[in-house]
Amino acid sequence: MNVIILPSARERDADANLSAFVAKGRASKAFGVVDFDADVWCDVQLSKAKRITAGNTGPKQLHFLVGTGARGAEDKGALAKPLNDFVKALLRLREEARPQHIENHRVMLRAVRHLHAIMEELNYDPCRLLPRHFDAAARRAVAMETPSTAYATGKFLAEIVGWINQHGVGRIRIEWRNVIPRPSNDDRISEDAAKRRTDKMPSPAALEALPKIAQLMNSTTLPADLIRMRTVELLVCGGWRINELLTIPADCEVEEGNVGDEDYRYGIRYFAEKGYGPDIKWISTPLISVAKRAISDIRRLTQDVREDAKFIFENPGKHPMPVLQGDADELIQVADMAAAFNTTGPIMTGICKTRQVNLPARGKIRRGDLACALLADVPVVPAAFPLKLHQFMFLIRENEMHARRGAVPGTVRTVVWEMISDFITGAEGVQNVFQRYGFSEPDGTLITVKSHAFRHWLNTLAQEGGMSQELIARWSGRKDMNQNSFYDHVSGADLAKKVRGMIESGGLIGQVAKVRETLPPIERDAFLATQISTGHVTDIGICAHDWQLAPCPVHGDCATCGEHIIDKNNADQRAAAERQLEQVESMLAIAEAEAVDGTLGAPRWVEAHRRKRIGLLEVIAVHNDIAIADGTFVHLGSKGSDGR
DNA sequence: CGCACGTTTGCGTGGCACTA
DNA sequence: TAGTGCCACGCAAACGTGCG
Repeated sequence: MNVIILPSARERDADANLSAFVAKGRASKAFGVVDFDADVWCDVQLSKAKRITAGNTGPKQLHFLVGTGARGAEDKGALAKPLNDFVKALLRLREEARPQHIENHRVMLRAVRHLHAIMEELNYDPCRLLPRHFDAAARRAVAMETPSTAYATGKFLAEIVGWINQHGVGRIRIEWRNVIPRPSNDDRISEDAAKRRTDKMPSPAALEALPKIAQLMNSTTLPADLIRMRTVELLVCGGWRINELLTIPADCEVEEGNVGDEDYRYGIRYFAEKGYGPDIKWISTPLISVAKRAISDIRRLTQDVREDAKFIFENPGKHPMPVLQGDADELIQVADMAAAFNTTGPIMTGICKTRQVNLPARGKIRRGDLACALLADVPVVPAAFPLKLHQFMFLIRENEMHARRGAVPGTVRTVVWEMISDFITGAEGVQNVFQRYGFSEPDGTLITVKSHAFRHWLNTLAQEGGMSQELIARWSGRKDMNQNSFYDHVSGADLAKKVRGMIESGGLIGQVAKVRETLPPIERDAFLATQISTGHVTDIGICAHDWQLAPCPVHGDCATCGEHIIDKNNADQRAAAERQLEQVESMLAIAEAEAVDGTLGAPRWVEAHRRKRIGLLEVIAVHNDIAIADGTFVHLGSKGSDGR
């Protein structure tokens, strides 16, 4: 005898409600025109724009597939029905109810995949879902994801419960709340967290190598390398997030005061994340010259592309290449077009083919077709972003960063973060810049740096007050770190400690030491701590200025600076001072000649050089003074012809 | 005003597409 | 046909905000 189990009324309702829900989803206009039954929704339209990130210009997709991983993973089957249809309807209705960024929908899909994984026994029927199934999905998320992601997944599972209840899709009303705890961020101080932080820092070998590579680059360096190297230098100077840097305007420099003045500042405008808020990153004094060089080089190397982008903006529908201007219907020989594109016939044909430009006659290209195709792949900047494309600093040609392909004339592309990543991190089959220039870790392994590392590094330096020691020694002061000096590889704070110790033991002479002696013993330590709280090594001595409090008041002119300490008879420092004196004297001779000729500003220039000369002579006099023991730290105090 | 919350963002990864 | 730059998606967490 056959037993026929009739569905209960509640079950019939649930099934009917699911059908109605899916029908509603099918009818929805959310996401624009998509094939509802396709496993992948291509070119999803969203009413909420994504923030401009340099590489984020293409169409968006939603994958209704099992399994995770980047595109192309082999085990990606479609989500089983009827869950599949339910999810599609769910995404459309939630987008309709409240527009979201594409990532938000993808997180929802991720939560659904966890649910899918435990629904085989239910034949993937959402009507049969019970609280324990959500528990199982949540457990799966906790097991597979990090705490913060698992928490987010739990939240989306709870949202699914809400939709099921609201539309009567479940056979019973499901009572389920997200039980996955949100991780607290107390973790910052744990040892694990500290280790994670140091893992993110650039290695000492990387920090040593970068200034050297920067110096090795010259006029013969490929633009692709120079642009990327200067970009990395900017990361060192400012610690931006990579996309904040790559979206700076070409007109980004901000200066306050005059170069040489005490309150001179140099900054770079950029758009902070979230809301595109404009902001200025003020560059630490010792790095201003590095930043200026980087900006000037990048601007120069990207100028052509920017001009093309501007032309396109100002002449809608027209292409800037002369060969593409004129009668749109004119047929041009492939060979002639190739010559204009500075390439060969076959590659020219390839450029057309890629852009689906058909050749109407054998070996001939219709001018208008190619112009249209090239204009169509110019990146589109979201209207909400405060810059037009031609105002971007980082503009290049298609394939400009390609080692083996030629840059395609007449194209406009943005520099994307992966290009910088390949440059400093490398990838399978891609040598990074450290490899190419022959630098490696002390143990011979590969140096790799991640773009965010510089941000961590600058933050850490700022916290430890060691900014000046590191930055100046590497980028602005001495050309090479002297491996033998006792003060190398110590933090600014340690160096200051050393100097204070020298004062206390009588090993330092000069103004600070004199003042200290006039104080009651109980106040001496506190006085020294305020006077010399940090330090860094310069070409000709030790600087006691705290760069955290104020930029360099004399702009690196250490010889005339009252905060400078001489290490008596240190051979390197003495040689550097003598070399500087030589240069100053020859510059002074020129300056004096120009002052006589009446060149504008020359008298001031002469005065500056005279002051520097006097300072250097005093420094050398200290090194020569037989009354001072070698190794004594000598603090010269205020000096200079104007009595500063 | 402080904390918890929801959401947007950056960064990592892997492979397709396209040039030479 | 070989090789890799460029691109898209997933993951984790940093971010701004809103609530108590």
